[in-house]
Amino acid sequence: MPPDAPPTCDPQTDLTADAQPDRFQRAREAQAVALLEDYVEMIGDLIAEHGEARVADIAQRMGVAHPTATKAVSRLKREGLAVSRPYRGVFLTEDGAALADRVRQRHRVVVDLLVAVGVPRETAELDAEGIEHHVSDATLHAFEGFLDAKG
Amino acid sequence: MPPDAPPTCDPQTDLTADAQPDRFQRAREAQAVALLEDYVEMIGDLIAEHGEARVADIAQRMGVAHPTATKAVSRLKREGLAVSRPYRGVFLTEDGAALADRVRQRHRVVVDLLVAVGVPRETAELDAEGIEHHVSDATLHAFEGFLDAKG
DNA sequence: TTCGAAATGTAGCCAGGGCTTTATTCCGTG
DNA sequence: CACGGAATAAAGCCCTGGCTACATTTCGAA
Repeated sequence: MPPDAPPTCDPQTDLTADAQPDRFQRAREAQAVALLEDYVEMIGDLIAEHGEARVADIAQRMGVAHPTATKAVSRLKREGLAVSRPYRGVFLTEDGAALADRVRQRHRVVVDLLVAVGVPRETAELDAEGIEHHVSDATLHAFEGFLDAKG
Repeated sequence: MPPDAPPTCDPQTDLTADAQPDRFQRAREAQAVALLEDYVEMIGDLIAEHGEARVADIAQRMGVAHPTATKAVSRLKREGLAVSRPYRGVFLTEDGAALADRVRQRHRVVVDLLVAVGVPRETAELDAEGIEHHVSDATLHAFEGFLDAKG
């Protein structure tokens, strides 16, 4: 087939095709921060429950081995989201705590929306874990509007 | 703080804490297949448009360098989703084509649902790219039910 | 007070998914 | 029909995020 003008090329197809690289790059970036968000939220939870976040607890809740959690904490420290001293618990910086709050709230909205459109609560919790990281501010706002209008 | 019974531990908190590792592992697995799904869908699109999928086209649409696309195709071949001969175009196996169809349909449903709850179409397209991979069959079914009920 | 178990940290490995650079192969054109 | 540019492949690098194995520190209990 020639490389120039194939038969099945309508304008709309071309438009979406052109826009695709950006979409995928955006999705890739979102997934890069997703793990950081999860760790920050979880550390926030642990601090709220236990007063501090131990690496062992983080690892256990994330379902990973201890060194993996340690590495993640290192990244958080590098990003200025957490602080810790050797053989001591992990704590969030102001930025980290703010991020944790935002993530937690977004998670709640996503779950509520899924439930509102008929997803069983348990399934909603499961899927939200992956979905939430790809919900933009605009979409989150729309979700809140829909939930307000509905109830 | 002692490691046993901290003050802020109510039963519900403990339940969600126990369930968390599974949730995160599930989300990690979903993200592992996400890229494969994207590539398969895109190859399906290219075949529909041009009769074949060239590595250069795949790379351009995914927004990656050519070798990255080649590697991805290798993975698809290893997974039995695609076939190709050296210096020739890439084609989907039966499994690959079926997966592409499922992915495409799921993408459409997710976009429609986002629009239905008030997300602007353009934003919906952007966010759906990341969201769709974390939408389980149960959630997808609920989405379809909601869309049917709505109109 | 000492000692051993548990927690933390470190090192090194693997696979995935990006990248650039360099070698091949293909194919249209002169 | 030979050649040169474009497409593909191959090789090698980086970072992330898992893992295991091993070293170190802490801390409660004997």
